[in-house]
Amino acid sequence: MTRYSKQTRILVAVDCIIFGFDGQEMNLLLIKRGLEPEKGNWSLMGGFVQPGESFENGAARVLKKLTGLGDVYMEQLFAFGDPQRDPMERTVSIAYFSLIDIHQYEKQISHDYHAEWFPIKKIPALVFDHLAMIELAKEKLRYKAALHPILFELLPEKFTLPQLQSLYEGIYDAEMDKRNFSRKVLSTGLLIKQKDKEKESSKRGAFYYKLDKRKYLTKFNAFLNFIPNPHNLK
Amino acid sequence: MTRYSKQTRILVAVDCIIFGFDGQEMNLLLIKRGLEPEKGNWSLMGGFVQPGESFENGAARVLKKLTGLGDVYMEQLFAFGDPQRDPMERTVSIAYFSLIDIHQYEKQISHDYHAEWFPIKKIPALVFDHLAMIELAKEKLRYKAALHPILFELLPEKFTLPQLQSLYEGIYDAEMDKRNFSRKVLSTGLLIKQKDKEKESSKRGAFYYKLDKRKYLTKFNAFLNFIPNPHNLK
DNA sequence: TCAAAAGTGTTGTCCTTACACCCATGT
DNA sequence: ACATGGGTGTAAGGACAACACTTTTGA
Repeated sequence: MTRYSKQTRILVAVDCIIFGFDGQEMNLLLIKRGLEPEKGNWSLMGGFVQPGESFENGAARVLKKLTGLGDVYMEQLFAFGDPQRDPMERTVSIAYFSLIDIHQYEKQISHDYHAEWFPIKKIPALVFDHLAMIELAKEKLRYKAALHPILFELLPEKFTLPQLQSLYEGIYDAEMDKRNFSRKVLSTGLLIKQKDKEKESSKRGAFYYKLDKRKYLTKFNAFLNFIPNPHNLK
Repeated sequence: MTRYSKQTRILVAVDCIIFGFDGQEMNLLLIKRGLEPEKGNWSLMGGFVQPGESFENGAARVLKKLTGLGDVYMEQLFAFGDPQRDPMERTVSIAYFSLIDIHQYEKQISHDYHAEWFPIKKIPALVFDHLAMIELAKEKLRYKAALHPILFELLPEKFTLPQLQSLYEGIYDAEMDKRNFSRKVLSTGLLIKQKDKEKESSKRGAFYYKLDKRKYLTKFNAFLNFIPNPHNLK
């Protein structure tokens, strides 16, 4: 076979927006860019798509290189193609966002890239259009989490209802009624109450829950209405 | 400035999934592919992204070339990047879907590409991964139309409630109660009743409505719950 | 014993659903 | 006059929001 002669070929990269929840607030994992231009400035982790490599594989490779994690939630966010987005040479970027359990990460942190977690309310200046990528990712996460049980991807295997609630409250910048909140999340049938309690953050202790993974998979695409109190949204 | 040497550059294309509603059912506009491989087979309209051209501009250019229409609803669907998706040479495709008023189109149809409308239930064999693109577009349309008043983009300026209802019924393959349906869509405040009636499709005639464009824009991103009767979904 | 967070139930309101009849008109 | 599709109201049930007190236990 011949090729499509006369057409211009373009560099294709993937960039990863990596969310992690530390129990208090949502964070993003950023690195110091390792090559010119803008070498040393804060950046999303990314890499060029290799010959024979799909976008998904490229994004997973990049994520694994930085976090050591495989098998995490990852979703294509958007393809950014502005001709001027990289001043060195036109590069299109397929942005992916992933949700990881920040505690899993800590065990395997890679210092090679000078990676750091930044609270999403305090993101530093970033290279190219990476801030726009992050804004879009935040928006999509809010959108999706309102309808699907996606935020469980950010939590460890065992978590408490107050932890879950503070995660939702952080994402929607809202205060929610804990009675209504627990009734609603429990009514989904997705949670399995454990016998033990988390005793660090309160004297009485809060019961742990685990996600029912089978129900999670089957119900994921149902619209579940996960925002208990939209009137409190700021 | 230098370039990123040593990295592989890839062909980048846009493909357009063009939806049109003819009053009866949803259709897609397909063309006969004009170049090898698979020349002459049914295909989505597409084209290579040109130097200096953004994805949005590329998709709009392709859409305009085929339909003569500019200023129509268009949204990035997904970036398809499987290394094998085009057997001739690796080509990534940024797929866009658009919703057009099929009547606007008819006035300006271009025969150059042997374009034809196909009911979405009777899509022929297509080149490459174009069927997968269409399936994803249908899914996204159903998803989005449940929450946002997006389907108005498919209708002419003046339309009737029965027309609107049959559009929703077609998309969701469901039967809806016309009393509940009209109450719900009218309660959004998005529709302005006209004084004249559409008399073609019934003896009594049905009142025309127009979209309140200002409210449409302001309410577009609110979750409006546009599926009146989810229990009837098949 | 006190402070701090966890846990739990009830009521009113609103939204959603189910459902049936009359109207206008062309043939 | 009748057949066809357009248009409307009501009642019952379910979901959601508002709201306050008791429990546990570490300090």
